[in-house]
Amino acid sequence: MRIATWNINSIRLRINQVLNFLKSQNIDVLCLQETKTPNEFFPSKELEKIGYVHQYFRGEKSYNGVAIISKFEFIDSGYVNWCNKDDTRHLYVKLENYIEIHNFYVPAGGDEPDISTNPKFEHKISFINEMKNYFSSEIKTNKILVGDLNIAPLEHDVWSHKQLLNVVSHTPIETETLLDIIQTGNWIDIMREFVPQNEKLYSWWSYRNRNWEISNRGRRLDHFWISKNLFSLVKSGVIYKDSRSWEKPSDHVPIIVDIDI
DNA sequence: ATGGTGGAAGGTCCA
Repeated sequence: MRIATWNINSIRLRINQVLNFLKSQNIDVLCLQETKTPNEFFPSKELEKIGYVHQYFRGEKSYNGVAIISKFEFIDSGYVNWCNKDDTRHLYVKLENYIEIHNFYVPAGGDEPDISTNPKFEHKISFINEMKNYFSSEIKTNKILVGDLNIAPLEHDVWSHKQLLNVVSHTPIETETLLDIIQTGNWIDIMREFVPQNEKLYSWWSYRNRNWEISNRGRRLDHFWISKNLFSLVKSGVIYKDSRSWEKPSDHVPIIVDIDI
């Protein structure tokens, strides 16, 4: 089974990129973030036409929005309203093989890394603390967690550890909490099993840098985790950097993982 | 220190 995650930054604008990606990479299950559309405008039919007849999505006008589209059936699905908000930042589905996939869009957190002055940062920290509590009390097997977590936890998940230590996405309060979630939830951070921790690895390059590829000031904000008991079945994990060079790209690129399930 | 760009909107917020 080939599963991918991608912050698409508007599914309506980039539906053709999604269709091409699904077909050319032969994806079975795709988790999307920042679809940026209410459910009534989600391009359901186009995806159905090319075989992705199982879809679960939840969106809102302009902001957020998550979706899971699949060639395989779901036997269960749902979501949690994190921080008691009705924003569309999370979905989960259970596949017929009883593997549960969680798809997250964690709040970006605004500019100031200070919970007492910046409500967006406070929201982000509360959100990841709730994630930690949730997954430490849940059963810690047969799960997958993917998405745009908006945190680059390791030194070489950013282009300059020193220069980004006080920049939202790489501050110690964020990176330590994220590593804590991995620890307490019994997760394996798949991409770091395939690319050693001392090598630079990114999934996002800002739109604000025209020479994104040459300057290469990226961050690894997107993640693919799997329960420890399933890790031996994982065959490959790839960050699909090609899509960042496409015309009108998302600022995030997909992660593709092959699992023998 | 600042601003750089892009998306959904059709002004301004958010990333």
